[in-house]
Amino acid sequence: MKNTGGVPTLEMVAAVAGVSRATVSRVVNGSTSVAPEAAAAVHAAVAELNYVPNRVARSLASRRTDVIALIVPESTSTVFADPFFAPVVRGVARALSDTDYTLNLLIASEARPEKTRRYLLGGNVDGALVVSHHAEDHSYVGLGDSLPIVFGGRPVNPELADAHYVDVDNQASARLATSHLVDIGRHRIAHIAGRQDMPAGIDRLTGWRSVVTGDSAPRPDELVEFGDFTQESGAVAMQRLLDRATGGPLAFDAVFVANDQMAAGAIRVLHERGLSVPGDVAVVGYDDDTFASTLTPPLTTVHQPSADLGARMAEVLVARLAGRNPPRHTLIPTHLVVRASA
Amino acid sequence: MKNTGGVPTLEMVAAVAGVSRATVSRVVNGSTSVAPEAAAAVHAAVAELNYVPNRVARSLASRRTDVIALIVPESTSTVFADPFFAPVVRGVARALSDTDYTLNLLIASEARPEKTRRYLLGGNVDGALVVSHHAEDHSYVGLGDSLPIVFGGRPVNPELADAHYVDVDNQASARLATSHLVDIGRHRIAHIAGRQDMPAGIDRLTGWRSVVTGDSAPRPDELVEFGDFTQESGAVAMQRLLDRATGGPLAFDAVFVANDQMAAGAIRVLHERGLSVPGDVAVVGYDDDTFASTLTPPLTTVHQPSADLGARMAEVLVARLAGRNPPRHTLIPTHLVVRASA
DNA sequence: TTGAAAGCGCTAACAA
DNA sequence: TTGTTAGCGCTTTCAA
Repeated sequence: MKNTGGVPTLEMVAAVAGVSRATVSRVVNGSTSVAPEAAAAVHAAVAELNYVPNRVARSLASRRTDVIALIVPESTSTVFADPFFAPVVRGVARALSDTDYTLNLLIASEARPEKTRRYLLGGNVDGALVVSHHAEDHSYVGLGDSLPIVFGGRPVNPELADAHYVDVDNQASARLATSHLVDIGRHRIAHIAGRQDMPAGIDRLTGWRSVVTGDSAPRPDELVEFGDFTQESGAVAMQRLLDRATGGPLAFDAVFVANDQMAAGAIRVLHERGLSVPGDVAVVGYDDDTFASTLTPPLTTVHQPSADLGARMAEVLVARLAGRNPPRHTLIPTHLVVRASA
Repeated sequence: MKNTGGVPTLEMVAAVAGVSRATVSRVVNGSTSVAPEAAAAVHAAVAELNYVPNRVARSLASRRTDVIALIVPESTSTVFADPFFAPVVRGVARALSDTDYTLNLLIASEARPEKTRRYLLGGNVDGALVVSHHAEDHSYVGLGDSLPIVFGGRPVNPELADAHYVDVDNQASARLATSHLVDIGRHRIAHIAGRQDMPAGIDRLTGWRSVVTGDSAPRPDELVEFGDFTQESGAVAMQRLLDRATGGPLAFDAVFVANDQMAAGAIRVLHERGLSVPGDVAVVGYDDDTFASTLTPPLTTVHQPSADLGARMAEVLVARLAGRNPPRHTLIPTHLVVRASA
């Protein structure tokens, strides 16, 4: 069953160019050791036939796939309609569009992690990008030995301690936000912290603390309440913060909130209690979500460079696949978007 | 260079099971014409060796790839940080996770459309999903003859008239929104329309008009202003709408805005002019963006079932690939989310 | 129902 | 620098 007509093959190119298939292969793959005239003949034949190499055949022979998987935990994609996710994908896709790699988006079913594992180990991809949000997820432990993996966000799992990852510098960002509040003259700066089982929650708390107290040790009376990154939890946290000062004067004149969702909830409660923003309480959020500018007042917040994160993840993985040795940890800087809330 | 050790191959399974490679292949692919005992032996061998078929080899031999491409125009992924996009991808990925297909995310460079074209025609994918936003884009004309394609959103290009597409029923949705305004007792209902080079903009205008005027013919004095789906354009449109009644009483008591971004801008202007929402003007948006509930007042809006759209696109394409004959056009219903703005 | 054998289109020693 | 020649791991006639 020979290929006749239809899609041109390397063999047909060889015939037209009057050289062997091996030579065509060399030319197509940019090998140097080919006579100029032979190369020219091949190029002409390629153009004439409109030849496009078949990636599948190439993969089978070369044992490379030119495919990179981007793995997203199912919970991120369903329960959390996480606004962080889309820009990451875009960043990855954009970075990859300059290369020969193709992006495979994989929703990892947490119900049966072996499916993902087997897929990754089944020779379908050259490497993987994991957007990890969950501390508890152990699915990828050990996988890194067989397949190059780059994590988005520092994995908290200690067994993954030496993994490659790209992360936003959450601590520095939190310091940036808190310092801004100091700069505009606020003296009692509270914090609404996020989940403490994720680096984002932990590091932002630490960053805030280092500016407020000068060191990183927690104090029993510090102005912190904890939420879980949802808007409702931000509202509840603000209520608790306000309730600390029942009767007396307000204990704080500013608050750094670990994400914009919670900040939205906090501002709502502030308004309900008749307090003005930023008059009574200045508010700085984190993420620069799309809705941040539509809040009343527009929210001052730390811009989350999600697309950059995705792009850097891709670059690091590509570098590893190319045999280069990129740094294990890449931290991406952020900047503050100053609007009206602080 | 024979494969020794490492990943188990079909040949190794055949050896262990004591049958030929062809029989193993039949069992693995669920062929019926295999003796029960032979099948059992194969299954045992598969389990023992922890065999996973190599998709690349399978593709080469079968000329199928089990890959579906999701193509996103570059402009969507960069300029517009389109919140519509992420749920679509999620919907597609989720629908595909129940199948053997794998998702290939492709950013289509608009600068050189041949790259995408060649990729699609290069035997890399079995079919493609195109999230099309742009009327001007002719890249995919003719492609549908060589490769099954399903569009997300009705292509406005007339040459694509007989293409398969899945779309939200924009007209019905606009009628839903406008009728709601009628139901709450509003009589003069204005419209801030979106870009008229996209079906979403056109159809929402038509839907509004059919409720307001009873037919679909535009009238010279109708209460419409046009925006381009950005927040700023919504603000400008509202200003123009308000300026129509300089001196006199307000010409309208409600407005249906073609998307939430523009609605946010419109509400801002309303507030700036000292008008209350919904007291003076009731507002209904479209999309149910994440920020819709954080606006002041929380926005009543048409929920855009983007994830469903993605899922249905995938289902239709899979159906086509399976040789079934799904309807060319699929319209997805929407529902209204009633909050405080109307 | 089964196995033998010929590919699928390409890469990669190896020898020339 | 070039061509020859084995494969890569699987599917799929074809004949038995």
